[in-house]
Order: sequence, then structure tokens, then C-alpha cells
Amino acid sequence: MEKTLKRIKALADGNRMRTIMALSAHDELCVCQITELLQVSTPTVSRHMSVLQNAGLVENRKDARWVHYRLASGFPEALLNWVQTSVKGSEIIANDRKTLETIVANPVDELCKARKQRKESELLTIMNEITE
Amino acid sequence: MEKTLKRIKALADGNRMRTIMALSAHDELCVCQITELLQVSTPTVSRHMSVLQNAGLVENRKDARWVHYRLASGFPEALLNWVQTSVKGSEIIANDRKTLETIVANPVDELCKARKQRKESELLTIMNEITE
DNA sequence: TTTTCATTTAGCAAGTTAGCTAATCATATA
DNA sequence: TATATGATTAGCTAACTTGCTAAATGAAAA
Repeated sequence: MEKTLKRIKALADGNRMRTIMALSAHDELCVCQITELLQVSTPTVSRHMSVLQNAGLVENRKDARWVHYRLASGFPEALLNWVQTSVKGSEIIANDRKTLETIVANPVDELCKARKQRKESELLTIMNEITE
Repeated sequence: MEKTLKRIKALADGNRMRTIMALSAHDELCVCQITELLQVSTPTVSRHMSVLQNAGLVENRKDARWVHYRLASGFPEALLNWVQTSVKGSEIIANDRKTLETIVANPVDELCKARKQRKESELLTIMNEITE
């Protein structure tokens, strides 16, 4: 039962379920792309991915500076099918589908650069607020 | 996604998963039978059952003083099938199967009486330890 | 009507989880 | 080699979960 439970627990989180659905539609996504999708911090995504990997639901591949995640070959097909069917009609998932199209439209390094610039401008705003 | 997630979360606990497997083999079980199976307190079982019911995974029927739970008619079949297949070979589940045979072999009210007597004798033991 | 008893609800303690920031690691580039 | 950068790990806090006991509920029995 332990393995089954571990897999169910790995799925029992909204951000992880969204990630699994994203991966079921896009084969491979790197951490920064998932970060962009979920709108949480990179370390948070990293830990979610390690929970999923630990449960045997995803695998990763290193490519230069990026780590690309994909559904594990051993992902229980029946479980995946049920989740996919069950979330049909979900607004969040439909939205993610659209967001992902935009995210994967550009090369990964541009996405990362854009994130960095956004962070920097946010930081500037905060500093201006402090010093005004 | 919310409903899907609620169902997955309801399953994402060892005692609740064991209960679901028990119900998939025995149609109906009352709270005291599940308490006997899981070896946790009655209130704990009661709350686990309410989590499952809230997720639409079980339904109940009142009969005299007892509440009998069964899998909900709306229990996602594909999900149940996957769990059943996935826990095959689990020692805990196999053990539960045997334990349940013993539990359901006797009428429910005898089980309750037996539990009550056990509690009373435990209490006596404790009181003796204190006053000795 | 009062008592009994299976179950539920309330309330509390302990452990787990998910989020964050800061620090570290690992790899590519200047 | 030094620097830059994407990802991971460490360490913290807040919120949630699971277990318990005690109290409340509600239905049957005395």
C-alpha cells in the first residue's frame, strides 16, 4: 500500500496536480517554465518536483543549466487517465493550458531573462518606496 | 479540479485507503467494525468517514443505533480499479482482508459488547495499578 | 420518562506540509 | 579562472492534519 499511498499523496496537492496535467500535455517542461505557470517561487517548484519524482511520477533530464521534467515512464496509466478525465471542465486547468501555450512559445532562456528583469524592476520599485 | 483534488486528498491517508479497500470487499461496514479494523478511536474513524463522505466517496445508512457506510454510487470506477490493482500484494491490505473476515463473522452488537467489556477490563487494570 | 449506547462534534497536542528567503551547488560563459 | 545563472537545499513560519479525550446528540430500551 505504501507505494500507492505515496503516489496518491504526491498528487494530492493543487500545484502538483496542475504540474502533472501540464506535463501530460507538453512532454517536457523546465523548472522555470513550471515556476512561470504556477506563479510560486523556484524553490517551491523544485521541492514539489522532488515529491513527484520520489513518488515515481516524474523523471528529469539535465540540459545545460536547465532541468527538464517529464512524466515518468512508470506513471500509472489508469491513474493518469482518470485524473485527465476528471479534471475536464476545470477552469484552472483550461487556463493553464492557454498560459502554457504562451510559455512554451518562447525559448527557455528568454523566459528566464524576462523573469529576471521582472524581479529586478520589482526590487527597484520596493527600493524607491523605501527611499521616497 | 477542486472535486478531483478533494477525492484524491480523501484517499491520501493510510487509514482512509484501508477503509475504502475494506468497503470495496464488504459492501457495508459500521463505524464500530471499522474502528476494530483500524485500531484507532471511534471519533477518529468518524472523522475519517466524514472526510470520505464529503469527497463523495462513501454514503451511509442509519440502522437502529448503528451507522453503516458503503462506497458511494458515484465513486469513480476507474480510480477504484486503479487503487485495487495497485495495492495488490500489499501485506497490510491482505491482513485487513483476513481481519475483516473475523470481524464480520459475528453480529455487530456482539462486537460492540466485546469492545465495551475490553475497555472496562482495561480500566480495571489501570485502577488496580494505581491503588496497589 | 429516564437510561443506555453508538456515533458525532468540540477542543487540544503533536506532527506534517507548503510557502517563503538565504545559502549552496553545478554548469556555462566571459 | 572568475562570474553569472538555473536549480536545489537549509531553515524558518503559518496553516493544516491526525490522533486523542470529553461532551453532545439522537435513537432505542428499560
